[in-house]
Amino acid sequence: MDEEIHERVRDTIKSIPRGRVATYGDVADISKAPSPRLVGRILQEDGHDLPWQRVLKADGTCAPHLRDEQLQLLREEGVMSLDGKVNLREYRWEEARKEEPPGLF
DNA sequence: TACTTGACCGTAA
DNA sequence: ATTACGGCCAAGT
Repeated sequence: MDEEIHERVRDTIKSIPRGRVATYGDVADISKAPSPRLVGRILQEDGHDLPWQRVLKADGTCAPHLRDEQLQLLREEGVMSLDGKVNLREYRWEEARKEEPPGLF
């Protein structure tokens, strides 16, 4: 059922290491969720006990209503942001990186 | 049943 | 930088 997706998404987010971040798309991809939007919705409903601050949008920004608190939490674990944006090339979770489509280059 | 909304993504102008 | 559009999937109205 989609309950399984729900748990896989939570599980994936729980496994993001401290000091690293992943995008909604990464989490959706790794947890085999059908779309990134579902990840956002699961976080809204069941994300209170997860390291939700490590999940960012694809361009390295946060959801608008969380921006300040999220950036502060990230800063406490060593993730620096510039003008409200995190440099994904520096902080993106390695497990998420390998989900990128092969055959480039 | 149909339409709207959301912690989204990618592309285009 | 911003807006707009299509795609995505589940929940709310």
